[in-house]
Order: sequence, then C-alpha cells, then structure tokens
Amino acid sequence: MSQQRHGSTPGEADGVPAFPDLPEATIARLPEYLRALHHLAETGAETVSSEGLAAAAGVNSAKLRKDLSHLGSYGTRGVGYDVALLVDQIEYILGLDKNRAVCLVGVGNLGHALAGYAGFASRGFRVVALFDADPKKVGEQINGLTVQHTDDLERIAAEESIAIGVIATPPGTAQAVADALVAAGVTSILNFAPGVLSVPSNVDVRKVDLAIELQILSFHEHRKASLTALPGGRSAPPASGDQEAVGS
Amino acid sequence: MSQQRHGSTPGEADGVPAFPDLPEATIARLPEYLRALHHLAETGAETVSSEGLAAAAGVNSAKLRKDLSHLGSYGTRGVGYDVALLVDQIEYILGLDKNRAVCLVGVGNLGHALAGYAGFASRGFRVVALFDADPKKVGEQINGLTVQHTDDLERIAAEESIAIGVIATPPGTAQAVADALVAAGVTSILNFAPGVLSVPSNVDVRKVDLAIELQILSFHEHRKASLTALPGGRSAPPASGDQEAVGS
DNA sequence: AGGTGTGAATACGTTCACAGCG
DNA sequence: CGCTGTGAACGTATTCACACCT
Repeated sequence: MSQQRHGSTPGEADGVPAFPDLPEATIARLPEYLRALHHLAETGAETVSSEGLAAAAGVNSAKLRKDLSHLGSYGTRGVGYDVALLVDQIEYILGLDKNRAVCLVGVGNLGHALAGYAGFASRGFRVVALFDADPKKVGEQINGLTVQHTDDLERIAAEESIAIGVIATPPGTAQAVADALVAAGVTSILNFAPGVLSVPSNVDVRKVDLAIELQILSFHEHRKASLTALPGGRSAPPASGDQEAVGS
Repeated sequence: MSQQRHGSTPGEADGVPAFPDLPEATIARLPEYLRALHHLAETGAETVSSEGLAAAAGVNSAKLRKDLSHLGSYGTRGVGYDVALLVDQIEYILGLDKNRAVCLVGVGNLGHALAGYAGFASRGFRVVALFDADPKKVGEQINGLTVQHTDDLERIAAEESIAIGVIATPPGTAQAVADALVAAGVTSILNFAPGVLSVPSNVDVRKVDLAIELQILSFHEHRKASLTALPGGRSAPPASGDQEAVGS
C-alpha cells in the first residue's frame, strides 16, 4: 500500500527502481518459486493459480500469495499469474540478470564438486576463478579453469570484480580467506566451512553446514523413536508435517 | 517450568527420558553450540559463560541462555556452564550417541564429495552404503565402499537399517529414490536435488540447494547496490548485520 | 464463479531486563 | 557480586477468511 510502482518495467533500472524491503522468509522462498515457474514454463503453461504454483513449490497458497503481494506482483483475479511475467519479476528482484561473477576458494573434496556444479551456471552465476592454498593443486585444470594460489586471491578477486565468494576450505583457514575476500571488496560470502566468520556488517554471509543438517535429522529420529516407545502413547502420531504430500 | 527432570542422567534411557519438545529454531542451533563446545574443550576450558559460548557460536547470549534453558540445562549461576556436561546433554538430545547409519544415493559430482566428507564421521554418522543408477558407476570403490545399483536400494537399506538417506541425484530421479527410501523404512532424508519431494508425514525431509543460497546472496547484492545508488542516500548505510563481528 | 490481494488473528521467535541463586 | 534462568515485551512469520476484481 505504501508504494505501488505498477508502471515500472522490471529490466529498466533508470534511477531508483522502487526496491521494496521484502521479509527474509519471503526472499528465501523466491528461488523456489522461480524454479517451479521455470518448470511450468517448460511444460507450456501460460498462467498458474496460486494453488498450482504453491503446490509446485511445496508451500501453501496463502503463503505464496502473501509473498508475491510483497513484490507488488501482477496476478489476474479469476485467472492467476502470468508465468513469463512472474519469472521476469522474480529474476529482476533477485538480481539474476546481472550474471554475477563467483569465485571458489578451496578445491578439495567439496570444492571440486562445487566447481563443476551445473546449477550455478543455469541460474545467472559465472564461476570465474578457483583458488587453493596447496601448491600441488595450483595449476590444476577444473572445468576449464586453472586453480590459482590463495596468495593471489585478493588481487585477482578485485580485478575480476567478484560479487560472491564461496569458501570450501578447512575450518582453520576460512577466516583468513574471508578477510582476503572482504579486502578485495567482496560483500557476499557463501561459507561451507564449519565455524563462525567475523566480517564487517555490510558483508552478507550465508552458511551451509552439511553435518548440521544431519544432526537436525538425527534429533527428529531420536524424538520419533522416543514417541513410539511411550508407554501410553499411540504407535505413530501424525506429526505436524513440515513437507506434506503434494501429489505430483 | 512444566517439567524439570534434573536428576536424570542423559545417557541412561531406561524408560521415557523426558523428551521436551524444543522449538525448531533452537534445534537448528544446537549443533552449532556443540561444535563451539568441542572447540572449547580442546582448548582445555572446563566452564564457559553464556557470553563466551554465544560469541563462539555466533549468537547473542540471551538467545543462547533461552535455548539451553529449554533443554532444562545445567548451568551454575555466577560461574557458567560445565563444558563436558553440556556436550553430553546436547549429544544426547540430538541422538548423536546412536551412531546412525547413513546411505548416499547418487555418486556424481556432489555425491562423490559427500561420500568422502569427514564431517559426517566426526559426528556420530556412519556412511554404510552408496548407490547409483549408472551401471558404469556400480562397482566403483569410494572411501572403502562399493557403489551398488539403486535397484537394490530398497532391499539393502532395509537390511542395513539405514536411519538417514542422502539424495544427491539429478532432480528427475529424486522422487523415485525418496519413494524407495521410504519403502525401506527410512524416515529421515537429506535432499540435495532441486525440487519438492512428496513423502508421508512421518518422514522428515531437509533440503539443501546450493543454487538457492547464491540467489539469496544475489538479492542482497542487488539491494545493497540499489541503496548506494539512492539519490539522497548515504554511501554505505550500516545494514542490520546478520552475522556481526565476533572478535576471534 | 473463480481466484487474487490483504487486514485481522494467531503462532512463533527474539530481545529485554531483572529476580534469584551460588 | 556475577551469571543463569525466565517472565514480559516486542517483532516477525504464518494462517485465516473474505472483500473485491475480472
């Protein structure tokens, strides 16, 4: 209600493109909507209802409608959302039209896999540099890129105007890598190393820890086991489902 | 206040071990506390204050104290928390003393890296089986395990009483793999494939999508860029930091 | 009708601030 | 006196239910 810039074409960012501050929870779901929309577009759908898109994205329709309403979106009452238009809107909001340069630090087990991960390129990301501290790895060719030494990280990251740095090093070196990235002007970091990174407040850090995910699942296993073992308990109470049946 | 089972030794699960239902947000942070505690234990610390542990885990102390209070935890006022005791408590709650069997489906780029990921074994998880649908990969040895065909997944997963299944296949086959896991009695799934899995409500699914993380960072890059471009805006407003300086 | 957009109601999570214990 | 544990206040996210548009 505060600012509805209906007439602004998304791609055209002349001055200030009316950037709404979306709730974090909404932002985290937009990529999922986008994936679902791309899938729908491939199957030839022109429009989707909130119900349909919500099912494809694994959320309920009320949440989806509220999320989309935040970005002042176009839907047609009685019809639904225009798939192509919504794709453009979300890609614009997420800044995926910018084809951002990504560098990857740490070409071990995991880093090697990330370097070859197709999902990065298929969204608007270009992996443009690989780094490792191990002299034996420097010079190695991975996916058309040559691994460079981390000593050169700061210089090269600045030269290539890297937008996002991905850290896949052992925990001990992660902070030093983060410092180098920050010094090179990188303001977004995706961290796969366990542990806390300390960075200036204008730098965004997202963390992915595979072991943590397993531990959370382990907790739920433990909980489920102790429920079924309950003396007076029913054998399998229908837990409040997090991700319910969606009927593909 | 409702149930404080102070006298119950964690490891001893004779009957019903007073399982509190912790908030999801708390559960998600427990592994982080655990990692910080292990680190502290290595440096020889016997006790920590909420302030100290919070800093090591990257949260503020009020949050940490509330989280720990939920598991009816032992802290000594005026002193802090006993590191060793808290480690035991959290490991018990998370069910990490059960040494759960994990299987990994999809030994491609990412799956290969996961199979060799040290972080799994170092917490209480044993990767006991690897599967792939590609006949060329079946028979391959990775980290001491032989890759088996996904046709045998259901049988083997049941035999080995797998607790957690990790899906690292292409999106197209993820649902079929999930179905097989569920049929084998697996009730926890960690999914690296993009897309929504539909499973019975008693099965927990956690999803990790590397491309989504980058897209979220991209949004924030976009937002930061549009802020600094603001006509009347200051050049770098101190955004409400998500992960602030922690002073290592 | 059919389906979006949205106030109002509810649930959940975080932060404050301090009582009370060691 | 220091630090935990916790009610109360606040803020954020989800869900409901329906007015309103096509």
